[in-house]
Amino acid sequence: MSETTRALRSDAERTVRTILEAAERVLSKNPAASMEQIAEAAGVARTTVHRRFASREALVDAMAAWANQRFAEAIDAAHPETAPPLVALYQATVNVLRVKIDWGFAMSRMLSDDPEAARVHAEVDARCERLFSRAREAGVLRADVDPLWARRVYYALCHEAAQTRDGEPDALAARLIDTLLRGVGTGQGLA
Amino acid sequence: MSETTRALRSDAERTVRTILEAAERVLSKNPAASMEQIAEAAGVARTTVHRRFASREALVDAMAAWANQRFAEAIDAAHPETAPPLVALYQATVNVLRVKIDWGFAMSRMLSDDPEAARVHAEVDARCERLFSRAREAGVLRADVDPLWARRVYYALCHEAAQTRDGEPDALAARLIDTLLRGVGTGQGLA
DNA sequence: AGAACTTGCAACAGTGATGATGCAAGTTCT
DNA sequence: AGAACTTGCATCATCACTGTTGCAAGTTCT
Repeated sequence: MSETTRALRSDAERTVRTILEAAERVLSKNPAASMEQIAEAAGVARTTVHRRFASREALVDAMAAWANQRFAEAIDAAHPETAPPLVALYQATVNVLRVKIDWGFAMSRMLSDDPEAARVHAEVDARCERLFSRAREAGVLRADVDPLWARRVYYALCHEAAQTRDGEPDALAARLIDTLLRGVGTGQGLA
Repeated sequence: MSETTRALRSDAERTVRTILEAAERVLSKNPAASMEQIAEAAGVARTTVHRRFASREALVDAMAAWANQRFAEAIDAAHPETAPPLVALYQATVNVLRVKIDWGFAMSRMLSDDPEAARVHAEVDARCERLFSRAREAGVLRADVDPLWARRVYYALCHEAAQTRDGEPDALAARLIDTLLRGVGTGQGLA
């Protein structure tokens, strides 16, 4: 669609990508890292970063926009509105985990007070709500669990699985959904 | 034991407490907040903060020490080594949630690279491991779930429940453990 | 009341990050 | 080869935050 999905053309665009990826690496380890550290990780001079991004805020915004784009694509590809609930849930989880592993910092910023980020997050949450609602009607999800809490649990598990670096996204997603649906207990519950 | 558990005596000690609590409030909303903002929230001059805490690092260390103290007390009070696994798990969850709601920032810092904080966290994790192991032997936890993953899920749920501000810790803990053990699915699982 | 202590205020120096600019050298495209 | 563009380097101004100190005013305790 836009320039972000087009094949890279000039050195300038390649440099932008390099900086974005370096910024993600550095900021995910230390959110307070300086522009100097980001530039160093990208293998460019600090002035180059400032030429491409007017300010630190502009850089972080660009990271969030890039990550949001891939995030939306990951969800779309799972056809959450039409595919069988469990299939869509699994596919969306795999896709999102792939993005979240590479763009954890940029995506975590979606929870901040940025208006645009909040809008995107609200939209994704609404789609997740519809998917969970369909799953409940299909008898996959318990009806006695607060829908909001169920989603929050799902998000928390996604976050946790993305931190875990061992294993393929497929295996991580399978374990995640198994835990989400069955928990870690034997079934007798709290009595 | 030490001066932290003793009744407050002078204005100075009261001021220290006020600053610690204000710092928790401010830093939990914005980890990069300045000393000025913390002082303002505490209702004191910035110089007073610097008189009580030699540096910003010293302040954060004091917050972590205070939170760790209450954290350890919360776990001890649940008798995780001797009480029946489910009882201990529930009681520890309630106690920890109370602390985590009030000292979320200070406790989240335990995951940083501070050596002392890492030591405390490792010790707590070890006690949790023993408790989960007992729960498994008692038939409460599934034997086919990776123990480390089970603990990570539990930590993630605790974190999530602590964010949720609605409801008493008792109810939050009950829902948390129900989800941990049974999940949010109806039981048929993935296949 | 007097001593000891604590606080607020104002002022200061030091430090590190941010952002801008001019210039020389290198690259890519025509 | 020449034009357009991009980069690295050195430099500069600015700014916010940190941490310190002296002094006056207020308090708590005896």
